[in-house]
Amino acid sequence: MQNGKMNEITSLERRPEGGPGPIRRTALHDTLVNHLRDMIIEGDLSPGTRLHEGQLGEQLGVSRTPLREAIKYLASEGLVELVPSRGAVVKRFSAKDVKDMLTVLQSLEELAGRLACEAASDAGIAEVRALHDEMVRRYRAGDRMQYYKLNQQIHTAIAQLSGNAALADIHGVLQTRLKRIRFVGHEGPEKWAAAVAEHEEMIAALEARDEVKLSEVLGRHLINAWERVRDSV
Amino acid sequence: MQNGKMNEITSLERRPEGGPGPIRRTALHDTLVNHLRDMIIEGDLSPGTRLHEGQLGEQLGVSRTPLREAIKYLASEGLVELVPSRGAVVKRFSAKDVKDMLTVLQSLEELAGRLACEAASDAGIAEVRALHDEMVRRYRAGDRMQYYKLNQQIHTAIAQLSGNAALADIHGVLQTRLKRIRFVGHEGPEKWAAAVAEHEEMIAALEARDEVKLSEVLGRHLINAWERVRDSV
DNA sequence: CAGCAAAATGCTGCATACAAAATACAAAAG
DNA sequence: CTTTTGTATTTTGTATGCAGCATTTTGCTG
Repeated sequence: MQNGKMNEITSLERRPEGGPGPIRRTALHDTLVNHLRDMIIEGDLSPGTRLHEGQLGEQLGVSRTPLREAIKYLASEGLVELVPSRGAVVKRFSAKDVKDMLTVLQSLEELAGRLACEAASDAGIAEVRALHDEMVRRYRAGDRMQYYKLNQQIHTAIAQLSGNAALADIHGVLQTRLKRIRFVGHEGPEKWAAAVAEHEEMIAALEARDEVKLSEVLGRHLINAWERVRDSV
Repeated sequence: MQNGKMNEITSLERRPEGGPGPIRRTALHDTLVNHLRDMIIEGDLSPGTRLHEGQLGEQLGVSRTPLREAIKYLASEGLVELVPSRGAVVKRFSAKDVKDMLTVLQSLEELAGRLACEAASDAGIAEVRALHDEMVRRYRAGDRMQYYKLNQQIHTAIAQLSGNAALADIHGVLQTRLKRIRFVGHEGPEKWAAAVAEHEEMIAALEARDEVKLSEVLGRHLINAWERVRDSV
């Protein structure tokens, strides 16, 4: 989502009952939450920015009521901060905050790695491998954006392979909080190459169901992640 | 909060500008969130219960708008589930969910223990010790409720001693989700005694700043916690 | 011209009002 | 007697309106 004149009402239509299946698709609340989340992650709403209900609602073509509900949701998620009588502002993370989050994320991924080696299905592992291969292709093509997205997807997928829903959930929250940071953190070629190499190790360990190795690599990967983004923060 | 005729509007008054300090105290949103959370934890709203906006709002003396905002907040926190076009229901956790949450909590507390041994101030440790002593007194007095609350406070305090805000935050969320379970889980005298003994070990390790030991005890404590509540789930 | 007081503006917070969807019920058809 | 369909009621979802607080601007005084 580029800034300047941002997308209009059309971008927020209630999902018009996609393909097959009678299942109710996304409600406005969800749509709004996702939309705002993206705006924050992609920098349309930078840290410290006040979420002006009237203005924002008008831009998105929604009244203040559902917008406020979405904002409260995001506040609980930790992306925005509620200031009594003064609305909500996009939360600003200090360098220490980021380091702390990465520390927790590291611990969670180490756990996820151990569990995944036991619990994951072969099919599940194959899917991660597919994501990885695609990511490497994007890396070779120099497509940072797609690389970034696949990178996130892989970590999310591993958390899910653990079979531990609570773990996957918390991991997701934390990863979301860090997305904005990682999104802007554009490391140089050599660091990028190192990250890809670590990913290669990860996948190999996962396929070998070597939980010690996988846990170790995931941990190392996140320690290095801090090195990669520390200047950007 | 006992069930039956529950407390009326009076219980939800906006905090009447407590003592000194010009700082704006709790807004209605926070009050509502806390109130609803307590109602869920203490069983006033049992799992599967639909949160009827009209009725609930009337009981609490609040209109639907802020109530809905609070519900959305709790949904993000994982205590209630939003069903499109059908409102919100109190989330029901399966035995596996609880076990999974405890697994993650264990990992987080082990991390918190390690960090706390390095980062905690002597004063902070002393506070935890005070909480512990008080808890033991309540235990000896057979006061389950106060014991339970102090128990929670101690774990929260240790997470905070880590100096890692993200860790303390996530730990808090997870602990809250588990509160309801632990609240109903009334173990027998022998298990209770074992739990107290483990706490004694914890405090000792913390005071000695023995991170290996503390981490180990915290981990063991939570594995045992699962044994203590597994039948209640 | 600087400093401060007071009004005016703008925004949030909460309540109410309206619209759409779901559920419950009843009647009719098989 | 069961099932289905149409209608009424209830409940959620969204919009609007109003009051209170915060901030800013304006006007007065030194």
